[in-house]
Amino acid sequence: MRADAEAVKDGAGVDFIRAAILDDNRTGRFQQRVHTRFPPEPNGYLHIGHAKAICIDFGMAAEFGGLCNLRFDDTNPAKEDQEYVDSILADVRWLGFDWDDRLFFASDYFTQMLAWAEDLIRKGKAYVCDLTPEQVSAHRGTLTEPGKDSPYRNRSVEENLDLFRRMRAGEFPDGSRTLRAKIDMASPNLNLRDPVMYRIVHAEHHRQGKAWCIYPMYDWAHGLEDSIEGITHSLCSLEYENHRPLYDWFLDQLGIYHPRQIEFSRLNLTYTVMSKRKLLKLVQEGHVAGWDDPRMPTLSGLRRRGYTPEAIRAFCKLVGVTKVDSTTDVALLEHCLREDLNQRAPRVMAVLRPLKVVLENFPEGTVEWLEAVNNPENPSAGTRKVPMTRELYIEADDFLEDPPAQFFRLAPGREVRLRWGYLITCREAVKDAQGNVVELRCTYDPATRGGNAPDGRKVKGTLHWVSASHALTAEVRLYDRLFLKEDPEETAPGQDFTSNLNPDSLEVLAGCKLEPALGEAQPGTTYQFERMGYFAADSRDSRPGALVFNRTVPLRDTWAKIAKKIAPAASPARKPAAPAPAAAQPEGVALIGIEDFSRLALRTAVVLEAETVPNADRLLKLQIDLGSERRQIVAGIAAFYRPEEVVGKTIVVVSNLQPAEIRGVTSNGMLLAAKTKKALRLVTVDGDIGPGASIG
RNA sequence: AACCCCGUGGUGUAACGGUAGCACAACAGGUUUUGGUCCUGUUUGUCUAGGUUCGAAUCCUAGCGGGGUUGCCA
Repeated sequence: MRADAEAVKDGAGVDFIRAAILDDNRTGRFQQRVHTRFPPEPNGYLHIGHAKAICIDFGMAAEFGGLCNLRFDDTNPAKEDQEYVDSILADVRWLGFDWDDRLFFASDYFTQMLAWAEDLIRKGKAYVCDLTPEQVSAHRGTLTEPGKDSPYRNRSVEENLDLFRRMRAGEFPDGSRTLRAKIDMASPNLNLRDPVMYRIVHAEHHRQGKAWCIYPMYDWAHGLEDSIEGITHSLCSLEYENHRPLYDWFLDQLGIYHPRQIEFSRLNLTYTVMSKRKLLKLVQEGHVAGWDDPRMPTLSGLRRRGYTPEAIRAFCKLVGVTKVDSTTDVALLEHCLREDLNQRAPRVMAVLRPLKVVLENFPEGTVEWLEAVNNPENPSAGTRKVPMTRELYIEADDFLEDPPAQFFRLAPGREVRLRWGYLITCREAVKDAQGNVVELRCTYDPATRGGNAPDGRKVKGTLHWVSASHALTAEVRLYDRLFLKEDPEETAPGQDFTSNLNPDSLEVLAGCKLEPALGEAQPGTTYQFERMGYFAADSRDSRPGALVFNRTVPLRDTWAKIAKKIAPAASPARKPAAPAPAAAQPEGVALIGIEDFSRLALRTAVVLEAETVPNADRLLKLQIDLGSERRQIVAGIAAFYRPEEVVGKTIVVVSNLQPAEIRGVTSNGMLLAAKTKKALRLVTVDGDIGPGASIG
């Protein structure tokens, strides 16, 4: 902030708001004062978009040595609630901002606003209008045509005063009358066509109770609130730009202290929806578990996910302040998060998908305590001891029976390093009846304690691990982006943004194995599970003995990229595909043995997208959801199905075939269909079977 | 269609009228007991057309494109 202050001095490299403040300070418009405010309506939870506004409102004030108020704009009792007040207070505080004793409520100004309204009536600038909402709307005109004056526009001051007082006294039912400003029904700015100042609402207000039955509208109220508080710069988002003439008009007519409204563009993020309405829909329709679901862009959701306020603030700073309507790549947010967490998160070892390893030459019943560094980025974080025994767990993905050359993890005969431990060599992979690898028999080299070989031999791979007998068992929730599309609003006709929800945005892993130090983990500190990502204990569901961790963000994964390049279907190398059976053609007539058939993995899949393949009029390229992953397959069905016909169908796919190149397009699997000379019909599954089910 | 606002690499942003820079992303290398971090490098940009000027991303005009506005919501 001090560095910014330097930049602010000469006016170069400064955004338009800082430039305006600088200018006002130069001309003495506000006697060099800078006083801003953050004015949320307590009708929903704060999200990352609000974080940008908060950083600007509080940040500008701090930067110029001024103050920032926290003010609830609680002028609509129908939508507002104390629950939201409480959450907003907690979120702003968590983000790291302090309003001292300057917590205000617009509803506390209602009496003063009323006096000003009567002042305007006396000046002949406001009138009571008896038009119904429909009539008001009809009188307003359109974008291209001027509106018509209300028949009540020219009532006398006495009549207006009398009617307005009776409105306030509760003599009239909801919606029967309004107080309107008398401006110009022909203004090209629709906001100036005699806007409503007060409406009648007989509702209980969360703070005022039943004290009021008329409530001020935003445009009337907001400038007054700013004026009362002595705000200098009323910073708000772009959609209020067209309201500024009205903001100014009210203050000018009243002749009271007049702050300056300045608008900036709000934050948009890829793969995210940001409006309260849409977030509410996600909650109400059960697409997420609540406002603080870790997939939500709410501050409470991000907090529960393991985001730090520092990361969010750094992000807001990077995003900057402009009037350009833009969408920021969510990758930038994740970058800021990783940058922060890399410096601060304690490292621990946790095995998410455990594979048992038995060190055959390690003495039974012995525990060795090895020294592990807590944070290589921060030596002052110190070290800890981790227990090592004969039986361990490693990550299932860290073993491949028949690995590609670039894979430098464990495989039969290969040697790797256990992080902070010994070099081990795999002797044998033990399989179950289905051929799944269930256990590794390995040996360790007792001369390599700490991870280095005395003979200087190089070992490329280092694996994280956990002692089987010391491991804590936990549930881990793997979160991914909530939407499949960068722009969730980009939908097929008739669909809404919920059609773009990512079905794999949450994967729950049970039976994860953690190193014992994690038993103490408290929500609020985010750990790095080495080689896996950043994780935080869940504030709602985690407790000692029943630990639950949320993945905050994965580590960057170069291996996943390589794996994808060498074998798209094999990545991220979770379940190695079995060799492709020769008799995999569905229409084949050759008899095969039951053993061969059992090697075909048939699974259900939902078609997410379908498109034609250029220069191949019989082929369709399909993106399918296999439950655990998404894949691309190519099928020769274009003569029988149009792309849009197959989207959404639950089909059956042979999922363990080797990838094939068909007309230059990679196909990772084959779908099942019944075919005659003239017709072809997809094999589909109906009812409540989701994607990923295996056909037994 | 009327009014208002906005157009700089894929994305977010800089550049008193004077060398179009930074970050993210992508890609390629190097270091590494986390395929993390870190380091190096590469690719990609001033919406268009006129005008003013020695010189325009910047000033002017027009066009084109995008967003906002027809709540008794904020």
